[in-house]
Amino acid sequence: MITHAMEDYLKTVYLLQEGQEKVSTSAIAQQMEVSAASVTGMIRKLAALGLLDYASYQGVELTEGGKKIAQEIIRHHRLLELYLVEIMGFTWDKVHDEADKLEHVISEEFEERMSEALGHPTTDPHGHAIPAKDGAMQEVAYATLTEVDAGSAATVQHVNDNDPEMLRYFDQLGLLPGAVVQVVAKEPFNGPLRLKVDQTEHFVGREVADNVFVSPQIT
Amino acid sequence: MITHAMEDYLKTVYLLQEGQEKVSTSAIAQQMEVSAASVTGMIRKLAALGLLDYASYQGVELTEGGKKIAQEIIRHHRLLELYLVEIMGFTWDKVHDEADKLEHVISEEFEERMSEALGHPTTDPHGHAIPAKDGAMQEVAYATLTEVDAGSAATVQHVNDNDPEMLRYFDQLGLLPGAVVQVVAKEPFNGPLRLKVDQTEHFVGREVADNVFVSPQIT
DNA sequence: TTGAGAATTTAGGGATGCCTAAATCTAACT
DNA sequence: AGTTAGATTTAGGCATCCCTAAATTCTCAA
Repeated sequence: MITHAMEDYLKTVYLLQEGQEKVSTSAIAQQMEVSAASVTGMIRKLAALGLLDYASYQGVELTEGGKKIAQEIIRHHRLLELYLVEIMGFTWDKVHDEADKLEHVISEEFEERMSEALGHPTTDPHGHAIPAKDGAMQEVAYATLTEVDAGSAATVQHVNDNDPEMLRYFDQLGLLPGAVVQVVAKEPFNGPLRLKVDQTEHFVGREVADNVFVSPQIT
Repeated sequence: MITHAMEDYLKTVYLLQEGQEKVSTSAIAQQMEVSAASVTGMIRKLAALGLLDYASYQGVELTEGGKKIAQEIIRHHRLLELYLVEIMGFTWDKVHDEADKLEHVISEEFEERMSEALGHPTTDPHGHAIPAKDGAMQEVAYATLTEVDAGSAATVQHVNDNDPEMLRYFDQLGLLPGAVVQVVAKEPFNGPLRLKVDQTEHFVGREVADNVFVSPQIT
């Protein structure tokens, strides 16, 4: 029996795994805001179910079975976010928490009807790819806005959706997926970035810029 | 902290309470398909929280606080059922189970947006009253179809929604809320009822008729 | 290579929500 | 009033999922 907590762990491991192969206990603990001891306990359970491979002190890696469940949950989550925004009229800062609760509970039919109502979309409101029903998802590892050189322009691909406060701030700044940003200057000592979005200049801190993922603007 | 299980108990007690003042442990156990011992345990917890009044062996009765929570959950459930049918295109036999899971999880905003999308409805797809936001709900105790005299006509007010199979059967028969039924004859020894719905005659068993609630047809 | 510090695991415990079996209480009938 | 059947409660147990504290293992630098 797969519990909601297990689904949450699988989802977290899947998302942390992008880029690396192995994910550490502590990385999971930090991401989920749970003690490392709790993670160890759950990992052993998931390993026993064949959903991930795990060797003590070596980190974990999802099996195909574990990946499939994770993708399913992520598909639920992202479809929900988009449905809440597009069909139900939620603002994008509120949909993450709502989707976190609903993602474990909706049926396959609910998922399918959402997808249909949305025209089988491939991206959620924050710019994240929505896995297809078979799990296919090409998530590219984009650079953060912090990493862009001063003087360059970039296109926002996606933003982190965990913090509603920050999402409202992104909204104010116009830092939405698809927007073009000019990095005018970067102040030293982790100082603010001077950005130009839609002809308007803004100064934003690094913590904010770290949560904006961009691709280089083709000039 | 109110858990999902507590919400389920409060809902069940509320629905069983209609008509009577006190609800017995065993009635709750039977309705929820749980052992009576489990019910006792939960009841004591709910009583400690002031959500219901309870004296050993005497049955329970919701307090105002308990009623409020129950109404909230029932409102969620019935709005969800209607939303799933009207907006998402579910068939009415599938919405009960889906709503049972979602009702504990949706936010107040989700509830409000559903209500708005549906034009603030007062009845769900099975004919049950949807409590208003303040809890006001006038649920009338209708007679079952079994109780209608042979030769009389009646209007279907609501049907039980627990059994998807039976709902599909109601659909076939045309026994939908609002439909007019003529009870042509009632076979003795708990035999079938001979009904006329939409000019078509049907023979249905008592078990089915017990799950259809009607008001006398004004002739 | 060895020891300090970090990461991880083990051990023990708490809350929730369910179960069965045994004990107890209520109510109805003679 | 006594007996008894049925309803209810108590007691003990199990699984889940989290915690803290202590023990262990790993890694890396001196």
